Amino acid sequence: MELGDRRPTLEDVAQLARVSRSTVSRVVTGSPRVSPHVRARVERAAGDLGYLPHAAARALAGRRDDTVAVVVVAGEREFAEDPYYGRLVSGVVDAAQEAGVRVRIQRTDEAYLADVPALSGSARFAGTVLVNVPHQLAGEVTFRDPRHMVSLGRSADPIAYANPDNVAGARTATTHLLAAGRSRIGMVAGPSDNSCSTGRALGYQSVLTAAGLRPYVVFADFTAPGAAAAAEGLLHARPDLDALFVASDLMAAGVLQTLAARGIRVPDDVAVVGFDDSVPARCTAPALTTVTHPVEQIAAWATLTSVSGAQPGSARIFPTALVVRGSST
Amino acid sequence: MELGDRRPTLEDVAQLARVSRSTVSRVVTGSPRVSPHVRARVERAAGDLGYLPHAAARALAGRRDDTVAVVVVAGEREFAEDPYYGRLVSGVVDAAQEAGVRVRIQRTDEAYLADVPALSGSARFAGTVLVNVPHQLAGEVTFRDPRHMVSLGRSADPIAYANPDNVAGARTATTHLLAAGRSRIGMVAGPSDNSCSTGRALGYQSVLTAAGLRPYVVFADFTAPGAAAAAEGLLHARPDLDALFVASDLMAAGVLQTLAARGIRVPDDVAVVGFDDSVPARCTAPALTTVTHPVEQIAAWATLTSVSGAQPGSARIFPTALVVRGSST
DNA sequence: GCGCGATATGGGAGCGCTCCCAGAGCAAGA
DNA sequence: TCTTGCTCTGGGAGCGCTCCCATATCGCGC
Repeated sequence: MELGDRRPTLEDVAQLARVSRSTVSRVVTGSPRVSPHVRARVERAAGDLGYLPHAAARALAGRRDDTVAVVVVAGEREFAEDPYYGRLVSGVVDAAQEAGVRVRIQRTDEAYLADVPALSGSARFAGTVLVNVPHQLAGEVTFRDPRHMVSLGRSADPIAYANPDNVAGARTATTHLLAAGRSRIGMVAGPSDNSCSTGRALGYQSVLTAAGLRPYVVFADFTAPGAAAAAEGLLHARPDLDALFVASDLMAAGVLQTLAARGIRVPDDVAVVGFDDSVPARCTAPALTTVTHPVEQIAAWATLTSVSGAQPGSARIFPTALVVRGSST
Repeated sequence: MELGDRRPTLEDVAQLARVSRSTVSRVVTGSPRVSPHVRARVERAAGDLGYLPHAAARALAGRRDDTVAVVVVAGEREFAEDPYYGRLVSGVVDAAQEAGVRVRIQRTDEAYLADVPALSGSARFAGTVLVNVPHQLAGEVTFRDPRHMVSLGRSADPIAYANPDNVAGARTATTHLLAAGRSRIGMVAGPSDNSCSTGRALGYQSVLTAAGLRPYVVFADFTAPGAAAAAEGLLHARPDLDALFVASDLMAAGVLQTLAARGIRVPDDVAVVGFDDSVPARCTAPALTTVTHPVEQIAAWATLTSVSGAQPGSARIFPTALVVRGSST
């Protein structure tokens, strides 16, 4: 058994166990068509040699890849700072582990989305999870069967997508503000081309309209400073607001800073409700009332579904719930 | 050119461009030994066919992999919630993009660290970044040349590592509290087996000791609730504390909650300084004084260094700086 | 005791690429 | 004109595996 510093291969294990390469392959892939006696011998030999299958060779010979690709469209700073992405990555990584696949992650700015296929190594991934990939550009990253792609954050027509129930969550949040006696309720939304953001705006608007009140939405960019500036503008245009619904907790943290800087008390003068139930919601003073949704679970579902194959165009909507804290009561 | 729904291969491009496979290979890998005329023809054919190189075949034939593996030892919840990991992932992902390599991410609990090699697909990675991998276990994940591994968060003897200057950062923070007139300064540290945590505790202790004061450290687990509980215990043992240095901002947010619940005013009764300068530091009220360090840059350095190869055992220490906000003044 | 199907094992082909070496083509010097 | 020395191109081998088919082996019923 002359290995040099070469890693052991199937062939080496086969030689040591005195069986053929094929038999070793059957053992390591868990095929049942091996006699227990031979199986044990092979397992022993593999263990002794410290054999580990070569992923690239498998992918090549088996015409498949055991990797889930995650493509996130977001700014560098946004990706680094918004707790949403940390939770998302965590959900994907853990689901993949469970499913026995590896995770490859890529972030890109919208302008460079077309480069993604070339950059991603172009393997035939077991699954692909698209995050915030704009509808019209989803085709550009279709480097695989659409059945094995799932979109998050924006719906991308021909492929499956998953989202929290943004509309219902926003309705609950807005209804809660109404029930707390607020009637001049503004909203700081996220980007207008993101379906999470628009869904939340829609829910908010529908409740206000049904109550005979006038909705007032400003759009920001899912960052705290962006939201702070947007809130500034909103407050300037409508100084009489008594409540603010904000499309993410990170943004809400920015809004709270604007309010504090203006000496506006929360919740006394203005009540604030966020969305996400992420870490910032629990750090602010007062703590944020927010809409909770299972980011990690959504990410896990997307991961597993992309691997097992989804009905293209199907959608999975996850429930939301209101968490009432000090910022609205 | 009969392709079926097969993806185009080098051979297909070669046929269309009327050259050999080798020549196409030279063109796509950017070898200079191709005449401009042929190069142009091949590039055109590749473009027409939408050719993308097959990563697995490359890795197999070229006996190398263009992937950086990231192994994070952290609890599921910790990984999802601590903004540190989001920034870390962001830094790695962007550096890898720049270096033209892909990123594979894995998280594991300490108990399962031994499974990592089997789970990671066992390729010969271009580089490996180990995060919080305990010293004595680093060997277990050595599925590649130690020259191509970089450790973060804990030093792992035979391989290179990078860290913020935890000792200096903690010294600065503690000195700042002293200068602000505080003298009964406690510390809530992270886990005692994490070199970031111990470095911070060391810096704190050295300053207090030099000033003739008695240090008081409790260890927690880098989570907000853990820190809140630890602070509770600390306050119980030393009710006269007038300042608290906390080893991370996320933990400091938990500590602030404990203080608020006990009716202790910040900074009037107790000043608080955190570490990391992450999102929670900017969300609390008052905002946290904290020690800033370039997490994304450290992660990027680790990524690039793991790929290019490091001196095993070498260490790179990144500077820290104090950011003074309301929680300490 | 012979044939039959079922089960276990071996070996060839080939996945798409890179590496290496051989050969073709060309310019310039003897 | 014939070499010498280059640059450019082609083709074979082989990376480590999976798939498929051929063959060996066994047990069982008649």
